Amino acid sequence: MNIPKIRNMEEFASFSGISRPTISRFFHDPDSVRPATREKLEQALSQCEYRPNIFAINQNRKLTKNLGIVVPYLADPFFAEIARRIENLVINAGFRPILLSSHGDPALEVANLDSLRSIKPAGVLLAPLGRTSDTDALAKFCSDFPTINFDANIYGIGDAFIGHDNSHATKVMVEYLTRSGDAPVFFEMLTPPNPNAGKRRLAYLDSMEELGLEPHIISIEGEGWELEEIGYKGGLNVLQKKELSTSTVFCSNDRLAIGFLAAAFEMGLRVGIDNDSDLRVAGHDNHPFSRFTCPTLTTISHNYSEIAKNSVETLMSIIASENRDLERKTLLFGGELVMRASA
Amino acid sequence: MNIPKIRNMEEFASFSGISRPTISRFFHDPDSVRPATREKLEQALSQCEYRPNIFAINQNRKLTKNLGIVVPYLADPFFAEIARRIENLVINAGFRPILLSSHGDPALEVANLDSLRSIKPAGVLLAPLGRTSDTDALAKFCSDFPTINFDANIYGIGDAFIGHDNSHATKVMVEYLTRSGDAPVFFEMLTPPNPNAGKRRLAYLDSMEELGLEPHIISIEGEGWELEEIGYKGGLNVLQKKELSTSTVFCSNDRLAIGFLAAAFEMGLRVGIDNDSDLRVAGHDNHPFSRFTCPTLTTISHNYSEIAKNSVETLMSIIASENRDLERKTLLFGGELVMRASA
DNA sequence: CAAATAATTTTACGCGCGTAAAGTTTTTTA
DNA sequence: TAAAAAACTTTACGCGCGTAAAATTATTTG
Repeated sequence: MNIPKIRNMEEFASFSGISRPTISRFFHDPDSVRPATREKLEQALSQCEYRPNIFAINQNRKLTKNLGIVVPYLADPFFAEIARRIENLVINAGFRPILLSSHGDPALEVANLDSLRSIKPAGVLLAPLGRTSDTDALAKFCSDFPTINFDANIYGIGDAFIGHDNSHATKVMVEYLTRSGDAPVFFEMLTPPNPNAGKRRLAYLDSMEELGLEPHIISIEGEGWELEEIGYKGGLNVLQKKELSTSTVFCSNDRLAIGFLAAAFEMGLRVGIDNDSDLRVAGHDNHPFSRFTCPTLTTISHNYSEIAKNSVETLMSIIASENRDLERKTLLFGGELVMRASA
Repeated sequence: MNIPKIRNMEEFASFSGISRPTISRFFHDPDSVRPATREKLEQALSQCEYRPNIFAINQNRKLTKNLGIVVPYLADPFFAEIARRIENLVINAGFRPILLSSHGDPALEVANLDSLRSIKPAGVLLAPLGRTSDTDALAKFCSDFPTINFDANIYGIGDAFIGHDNSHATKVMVEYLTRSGDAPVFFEMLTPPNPNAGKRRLAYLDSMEELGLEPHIISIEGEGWELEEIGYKGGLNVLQKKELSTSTVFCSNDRLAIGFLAAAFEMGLRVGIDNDSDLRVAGHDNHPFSRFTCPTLTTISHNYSEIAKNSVETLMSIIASENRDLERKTLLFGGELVMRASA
């Protein structure tokens, strides 16, 4: 091996025969140099291992290529999945994603934003904790950096909100369940960590009213992000006390539904859409594991790909235009009914 | 609001009345300045919002406070969970964790290491993909930075390996299953992405031999990290063809087991430890969701907390001692049998 | 309280690259 | 082919902080 050790841009300049400022431009945007020059540089690059020092690059530049992604709880496969998609899009757009999880902790959420602040991100994609978030701290951050609010809408936070149309999706599920059997009871947390739950609750009430049916909401106790556990305990309680007014349960999200299924199973109840079942259970989110529950979970999927795509694209256009004075726009994507065995 | 805008360390020096080099030392280690000076600076800090620029800090320093964490697949709750624990420990140790997921892709794994290279990490905690990893690229990285190899052991990679004692854990489970019912058939992937699978296979063979029993291994097809799907399809196949020689199945990991449970459920088979069940199914890992399967999954837990703690502590001691010439040590932690309803 | 020691200030240079300005060369246009 | 435009080179300074050395000041020790 005879590859030359190149320590900085200066050395790469003499190695490649191109001047340093031109090389600087090249790394910033390969199309900004003459094709012949570009080819020379790419040739030189393939013969050594030089890369510009990332700290030096960013230090003296107003806008970096760093892009922050903050999610409330990465151990939730739902967020892991959407983060994965966003990361890929961000990389393809030529930016460097920095993924941070708040682990359900409002203080860590603020700390994460502080941490991002220090790397001067060109923009940030923020899925906030929601109810427990320090709204003032978030707002302050958003006023300093282009920020897209996704997943959980906190009004006024960020330059745009991109998310799932909870109302529409809930309505679709209520209609499906009503059409195919008993009208659903709505199973939710009394104090959900995520504000989407509130929208789903309201949409359930609306949908039932439209159909001329009596709504029935069961709000269970529990705090935090251990949703399966909460759904399980709440489910056991509800089933033992026979609080269900019908044989159909529409859970506010898939993780609660997974817990509820476990409770029903433990009680010896058969869950399913077929005639000899005791109970139908549906969820909301199309959680990555909902295909493997017993029985498989009927649910409504987010439009993951469109949400990820539009979040990134919107942020990119704000960054490119350098105009942050536009009105905060809201983009909602409809979900899709995923019919499986549980309802 | 009358808080002064402080743009750099120079300005903070005149604001606080302390010289810049002393301030630099203070931020590097608050205990390295006189208590009176420290108090002055902390007082000044509370009156403005100054923070040293992170790029400038790191550019001209050999060792940063950055610490890389690389996991093979963050959408797997198992890795999300262990990453979460490690992140917390790293933060408490005064370092800045940078968590990267390889998303199951060997090229991305190398790219992640390259990415870390550019931020000059003080050290790295690496859970490699395993079989598909570009071992040469990993080895090269490890020779440049203090690295702890965890989860999947790739011999020679990193300054130490810290992980789960697969052999012991497998043996415990085999003995338990044999003691409480039929001897287990071992259900695994033919080409598992993670090298722990190989150890578990061998340990199963050993354990069965020790007990004087005939081993039976079923190796199913499938590539990649969609383990539930692979376990489900493989499980369906096995059950339809009635390939099981006994009524007890020991899956190589919980995610395969979750898929297997789904297959059994679909086939109308009762899984459980009680007498009127058709089948017993056990897993390995104590996956966060294994408590909520139907039935709940009997499995063996990793010692998550000890593995996380020792990984971080070992790395810290290597960073502190600046001595990387020690022999690569291996630390294994025993698992714990978690008895639930499935076996 | 003088001497020894520790901490701080002053001064100065370096890190690797961004970037602006002026001059030179190459390419495009008419 | 000359003129205009585009791309490049040279030169030079700046970013914010690390860090070394020498001089000064404060604290501890006997």
